[in-house]
Amino acid sequence: MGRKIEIKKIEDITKCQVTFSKRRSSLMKKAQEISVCCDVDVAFIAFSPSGRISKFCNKRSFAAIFSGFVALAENIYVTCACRRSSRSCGDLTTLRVTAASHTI
Amino acid sequence: MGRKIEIKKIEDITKCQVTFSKRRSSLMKKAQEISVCCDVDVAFIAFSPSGRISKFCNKRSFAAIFSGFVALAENIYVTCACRRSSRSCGDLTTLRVTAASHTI
DNA sequence: AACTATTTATAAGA
DNA sequence: TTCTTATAAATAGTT
Repeated sequence: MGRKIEIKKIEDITKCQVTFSKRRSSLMKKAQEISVCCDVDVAFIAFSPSGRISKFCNKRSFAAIFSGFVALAENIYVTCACRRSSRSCGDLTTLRVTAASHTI
Repeated sequence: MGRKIEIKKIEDITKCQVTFSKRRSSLMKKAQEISVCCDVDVAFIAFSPSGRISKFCNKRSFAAIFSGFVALAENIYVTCACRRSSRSCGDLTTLRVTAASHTI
């Protein structure tokens, strides 16, 4: 895609942000496509260094998907997700979190 | 990519499995690339209908990444992850889970 | 935000 | 299932 690059940390801040934005969009799209084509539940999350969170999930709630691993956390997550976003799961959402919100 | 297809559920089982396998590989690769290029923590998880889980995460443990949302679940997850995989986080891993393991 | 040259992803088919 | 290939999508650099 485009000019070939070595996969390593992009030091230029602006270039890094542009790349993140472009690649994140594609990743979200691919996540949605595989979830539809293959009828699978998918969740994706990225924490940027600036404290921004990007996440995607389809059908089941984010919490429900991860409850396969962390059953006891489901209610905690649902609560905290609802506080921060009015958008329903299945959309692509981007939320900003603060340091405090990491300590629920 | 290849012949253009409509993004909808692939009913043919074999074709669906092949597509899942191919697309999963690409998604994992892209997740790894964005994590390196943009220095972000990324996690990806897919639950197939057959009960197979595919996950990817870089650097921080899967549990640590989600602890941004579900702080209390971290220890629970770590414990349960260790029971199921000897591979360290940062690798691409595929684990099989049973119905029972969903209820921790 | 768009454009575009180029690379990567991938649907079919072998 | 693994490979090949024709074609579509993603994207790095540019404007």
